[in-house]
Amino acid sequence: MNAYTTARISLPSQPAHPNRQVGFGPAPVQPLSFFAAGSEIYAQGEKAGAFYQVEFGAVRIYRLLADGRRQISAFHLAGETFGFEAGTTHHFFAEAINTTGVRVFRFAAGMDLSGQLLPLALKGLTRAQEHLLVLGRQNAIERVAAFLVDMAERQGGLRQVELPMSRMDIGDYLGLTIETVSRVFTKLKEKGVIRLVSLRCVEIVRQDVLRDMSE
Amino acid sequence: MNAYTTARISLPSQPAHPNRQVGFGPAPVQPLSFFAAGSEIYAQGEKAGAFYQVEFGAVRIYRLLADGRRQISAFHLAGETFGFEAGTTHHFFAEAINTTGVRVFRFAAGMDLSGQLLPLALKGLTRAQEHLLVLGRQNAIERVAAFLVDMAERQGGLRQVELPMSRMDIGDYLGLTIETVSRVFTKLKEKGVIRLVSLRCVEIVRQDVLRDMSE
DNA sequence: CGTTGACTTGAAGGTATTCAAGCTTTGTGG
DNA sequence: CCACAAAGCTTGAATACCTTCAAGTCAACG
Repeated sequence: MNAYTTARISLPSQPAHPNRQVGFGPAPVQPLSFFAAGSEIYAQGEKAGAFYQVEFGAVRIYRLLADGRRQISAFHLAGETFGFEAGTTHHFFAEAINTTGVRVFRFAAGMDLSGQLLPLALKGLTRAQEHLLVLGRQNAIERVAAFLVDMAERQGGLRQVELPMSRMDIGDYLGLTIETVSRVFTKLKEKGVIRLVSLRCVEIVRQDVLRDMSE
Repeated sequence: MNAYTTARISLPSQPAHPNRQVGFGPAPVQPLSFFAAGSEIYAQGEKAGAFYQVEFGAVRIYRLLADGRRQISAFHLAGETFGFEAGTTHHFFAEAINTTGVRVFRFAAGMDLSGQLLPLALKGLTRAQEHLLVLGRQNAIERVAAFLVDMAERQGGLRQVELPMSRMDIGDYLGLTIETVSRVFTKLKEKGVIRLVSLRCVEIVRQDVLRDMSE
């Protein structure tokens, strides 16, 4: 409650994103909620009762160990849906990475959305299990390569890939330290596989090589 | 003494069984299928059209890299359900670890099981995401401890825990080598936290300590 | 009783982490 | 618009942890 209200910032209009999927079911489009960079969308232990669609911006889903170690299990970009990794309570945290607009679909009592949620849940499950392979069996270069290939695909396969998240986020997603992530970026740059347009923007110069590296 | 040690039995693949009115949902109980140790239940790329419930034995779900590295994403024990990590085709392999009995629930055309499958899919998703934390952020001791705690819980929290799988399987599940798994077992034994009743059976002597180690 | 496969143990080596310093970008106030 | 501070990123050196390679042990089975 508090988190939601403090997190919301006022922005004028609703930008229509190209990746945006059109309506869930026959229901009217939900109002757009805004979250400032770093603000919480939901917390571990909180009661679940909705799912979420990113309109613009980006979201990280993560979990913490007692000593503060963090594992990001997923990033969600514009057009993607999240928040159903929960029975009755959330097992994870969800935070806006940047200023982010989200449509919140609350479950009404007696509402059966299982037919619509199942494919999303299965997709998420497959994604998570594929990520297990990366974390369990791939080295630092392969992890970063896989990450870049994935991000590129999700952004339409363009040469220029936007990375909305920090190196710290990338590290916590790939099970690496920021230093290692940084070193791998440098190495890929030196090999001519990528070019760092800016800190948060990568140009994939040799997509074929990157793909080979990612497995 | 247990079913696990008597690994190499040949059993008919599908003994004819009359349908009975017990078990999963209102539908008649499916016939039991038997799988020998190491045999394939389904393969990556295969068309999906069923889900599975373990009656006895154990199953591993895994994926391979081109060079043969393997990541086991889940083990399934008696009573557990698997096989829905798939849209239309399977993205993973499923194999019987030991002689295993499985009930196969095939989807008929027009059948809507989403209401029943969704909770299972969500549970699997949560499990997978929790395992991401283990692989991404925990060291060898923590991983093995978490694994043992999990196995113990799934077997009713008894002191004696059966490990139906080999060290190799455990390693491929935890993202470690068999040598490391073995060394951690030895270390836990020396610390008096566990006792190796046999290769495939562990007694948890200090559950509290093991729990602390697992995070 | 010897063979086989699975597991354990030891030593050497490699990869990622840790710690530390320097650099770049971003944001803020004058 | 500049100066400065703060945060984020990069780079280097030393260390730790896990892996690799190799040998040795144990248990099951014919």
